[in-house]
Amino acid sequence: MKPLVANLLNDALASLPDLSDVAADLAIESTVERTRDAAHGDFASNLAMRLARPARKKPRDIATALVAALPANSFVDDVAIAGPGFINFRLSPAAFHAEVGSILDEREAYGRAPARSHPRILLEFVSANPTGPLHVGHGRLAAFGATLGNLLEARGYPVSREYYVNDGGRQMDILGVSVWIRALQRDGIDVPFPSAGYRGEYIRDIAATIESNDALSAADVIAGLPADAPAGDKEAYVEAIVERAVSLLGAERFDRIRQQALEAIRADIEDDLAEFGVTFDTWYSEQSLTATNRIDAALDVLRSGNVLYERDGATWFPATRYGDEKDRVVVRENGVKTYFASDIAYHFDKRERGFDYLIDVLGADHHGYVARVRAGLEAMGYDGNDLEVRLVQFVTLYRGGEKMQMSTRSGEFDTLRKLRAEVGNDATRFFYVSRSNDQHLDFDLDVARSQSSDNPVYYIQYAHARIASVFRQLDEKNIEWSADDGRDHMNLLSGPHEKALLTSLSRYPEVVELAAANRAPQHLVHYLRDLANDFHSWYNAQQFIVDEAALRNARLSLCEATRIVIANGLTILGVSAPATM
RNA sequence: GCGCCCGUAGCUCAACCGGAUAGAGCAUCGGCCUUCUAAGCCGAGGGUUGCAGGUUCGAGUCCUGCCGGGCGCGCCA
Repeated sequence: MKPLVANLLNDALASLPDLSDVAADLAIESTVERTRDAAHGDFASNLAMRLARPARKKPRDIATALVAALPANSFVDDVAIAGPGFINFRLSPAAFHAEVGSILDEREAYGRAPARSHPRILLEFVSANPTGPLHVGHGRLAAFGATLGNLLEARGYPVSREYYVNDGGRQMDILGVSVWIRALQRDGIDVPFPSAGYRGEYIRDIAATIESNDALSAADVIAGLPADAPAGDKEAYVEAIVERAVSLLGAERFDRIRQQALEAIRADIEDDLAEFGVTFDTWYSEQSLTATNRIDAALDVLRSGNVLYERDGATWFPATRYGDEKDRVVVRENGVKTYFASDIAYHFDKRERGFDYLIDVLGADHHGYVARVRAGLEAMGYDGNDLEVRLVQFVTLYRGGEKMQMSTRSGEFDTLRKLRAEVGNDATRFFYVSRSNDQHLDFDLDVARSQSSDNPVYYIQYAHARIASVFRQLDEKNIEWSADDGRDHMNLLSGPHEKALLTSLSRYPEVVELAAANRAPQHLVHYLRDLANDFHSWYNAQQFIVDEAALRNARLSLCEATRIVIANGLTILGVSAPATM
């Protein structure tokens, strides 16, 4: 509907040369917005005010000229100039009825933009380290990323979803050691568990699957294992303990344990997310970057461009040249490549695979890393602006009014799986995206559980279920309904509740566009809440299944259109649209 | 110390490149089930948008400075 109004203004502007000159760079549609107050009509444009300064004219004079130049049309009932120079449009009932017709015709496709071939978007999200189950913070990344992907697809963009599996580096050794020690303990060998190890119960579960012929005598093991890390030198400690494991087991056997643990955890994460309705096109392994020499290849590209430099025995990337705070090491003095090196290679590879636009959804603690990855892409010859990073703020979990600590290492954390089991997938998905991503999220488990029936998601689902129930009633009473007849009699939908609902329905495409453009799923959440409210009010005020066929068909058409829009919106949010509660 | 995010009703949060009288839910109080699902509807109270300036037709929104909270500043991943 919004484009209708924008087109009118465009036509008017085109007939006024002195104004159209100064408006050349202005997207007219961006001046048009829904009004909050019905007294201002349905749409308002601030175009006259926006042109006032560059045109050196008074806003109201410009507005008057624009209104006089508006072409004749059938879908605007009234145009008025108000306040400092707003142009207010009141649309005709026919315009809203036509929108319902579109909903009934397009059904699942309603609100979706035509598919386009570019830019090809790579959306990376979650990418939690495969050292343990996902916790509630990861759940927010998953819900936000998945919904963002759905929104972008609804806008027609080709989106590929990717999970970067951080399966390289020292943390994999720590994981392997943790599992190994637990396997020894399982076999009755009394060895102390290293303080740097992962303590979660899931480690014991994985250890239970490790071959017991890997067990060694207690004396051998204990002889090589310090009970705790020397202060301030965790890395050396971990290294010592890994060396001990390798020397006792052999590199191959230790590697097998490590990979087995990794795959068990990764598969668990994949299952967890799939149950949550979050799936990926690719699971991209950091190990594969090394295996295919992509890190070295990326570094070679940088070397051949004379970007890197040597200092203190290490190889550095001059990130400050690209706006970062300090230069970053890519190859350490000991020859080991840093995490940053693989990140450069990884993001370079995203572009090399043909993606034009990269979106990373990251936890807020990663914000320091944005500038350097962007710098890496620029050094590789790509535009840094083609990398967009959305930071998602932390989730604080409360239980019994107390803040819960989350730490993978200590094992004292709450998992996404547990949260889903307590709150339900629908409510969890919904709650996660109902707040802006850069807003901290307090997740009170007691409230989520005890008041689950008051959760807004049920309010919306209930509206959908009520409509489904109306049509079931129709079946039971053997009453026919005709959508075509309903469309012919939409002028009967003139009550205040019906008008409000018609207006809300027509907003849906604009809301999807807005939510996608702003990467703000909460717009859709709030919209659906409002839409459900409009429906419930109408439901309480009027009967739909009435004797008069024309009126009944018109109302049922509006019901069906409402059901379609609610279902489409919930689908984008990854929430089910049930026929019964 | 430097950088990023945040500060809106008792609580949790909205507010679309700056737009008209800052909106919801929860909680509190009062009404509505012989009628398509009461997980619903209708109504009431509740605000100096952390503070102080600035920019302009117009500021919760942009700029500056304070105050408060979170996160990050490694040859870790």
